[in-house]
Amino acid sequence: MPLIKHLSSIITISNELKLGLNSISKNIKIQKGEIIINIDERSDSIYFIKTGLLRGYYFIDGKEITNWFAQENEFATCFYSFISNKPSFENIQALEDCELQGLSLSSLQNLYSSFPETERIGRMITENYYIKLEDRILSLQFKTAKERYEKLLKHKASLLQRASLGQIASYLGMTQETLSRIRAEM
Amino acid sequence: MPLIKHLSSIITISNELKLGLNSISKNIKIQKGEIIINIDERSDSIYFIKTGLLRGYYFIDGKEITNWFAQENEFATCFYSFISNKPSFENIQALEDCELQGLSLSSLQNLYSSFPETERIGRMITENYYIKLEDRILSLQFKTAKERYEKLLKHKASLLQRASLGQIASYLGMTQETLSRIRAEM
DNA sequence: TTTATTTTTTGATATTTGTCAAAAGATTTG
DNA sequence: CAAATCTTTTGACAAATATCAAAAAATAAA
Repeated sequence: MPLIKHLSSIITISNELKLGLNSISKNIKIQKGEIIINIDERSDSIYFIKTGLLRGYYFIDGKEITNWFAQENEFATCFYSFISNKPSFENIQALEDCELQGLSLSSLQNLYSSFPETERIGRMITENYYIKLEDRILSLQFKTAKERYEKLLKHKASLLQRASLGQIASYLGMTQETLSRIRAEM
Repeated sequence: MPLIKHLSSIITISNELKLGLNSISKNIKIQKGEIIINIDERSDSIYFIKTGLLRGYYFIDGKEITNWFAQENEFATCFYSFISNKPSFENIQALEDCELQGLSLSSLQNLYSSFPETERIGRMITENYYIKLEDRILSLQFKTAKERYEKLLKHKASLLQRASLGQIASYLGMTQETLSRIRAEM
């Protein structure tokens, strides 16, 4: 199972825990364009992406702002909602047909009790989210629009083929026009 | 012990764990201006603040940028370094005389093995850091300089007495001149 | 308290990025 | 394949904030 393979690359997973994860994870297929979590719903599952691409986005002054992209072997959820148990502030939408493994919060909490080692996995996933966010803050605060684009180009170039310009621009914290101009002059 | 009191308000702490925490935590007193973690050192302890105020800051183009402030009943560390075990990218400095309780990473890891419930505490602290950061990103990206200042005024007004204008301005992601002008016109 | 040092304010100007409108180019659909 | 729709580009202009320099105010030191 891709999820177990992925977790095993981070931390040792006992056979019992593998069985436990297997029994609680649900296979989900969704189509391009589908929204799996809506704003104001509770995001009570976390999805491991086997194939495909998802994004989280919200609205500011009526404009869509893409908050993140998540692709193969990454987790997707409104993480804020998931950990705080408050309503989601973002929609989660498939940008391509996707195959996911879904883990519900309640089933995970059962795992926590049966396998305390799972707490560690939760902690490490959270840490991972944190590190990415810290990095993002530094970019937003101290890099110019062009530098932010160049960084994406370097580290996630494939996104440029998989998402629209507008989605990428808002993710990078700039308008579509600005991103278009940056591309033009490179 | 303030640390245990604080943790107890978040999660149930067993008596054994209290004893464990007591035995690993070290009381530390530092003076205003002292730096307890330097850039490029590993941040291998986390400090719970009993009294006083600390800040984390780094340099961009030779200018100090304050990344965070932490006061009574909060934790302070270069969290990124602490969880990734990479060198710190920031200095941590006391802005006032402080009394801290320090917990070293290695002693915490021992606690993790003896008391699996500690993993949960670690996860919750990380989640807490995450939520604050998420909030900060939204502010930086979508609020004007004035709105960011007003938010600070509302939620952390006391900081304005305890830190300098330049420190606060860089924390809010603006120059000192801009912050000064914002204050002037209010 | 007078001087020296640090912090904050003010002014003039520059830079970056946003906004609004329209054209050009792609893509989807009947 | 033609019309309709959506996405990207281009242009003119505006707004927010930064930069640099200097004055004023506050604080610390002699």
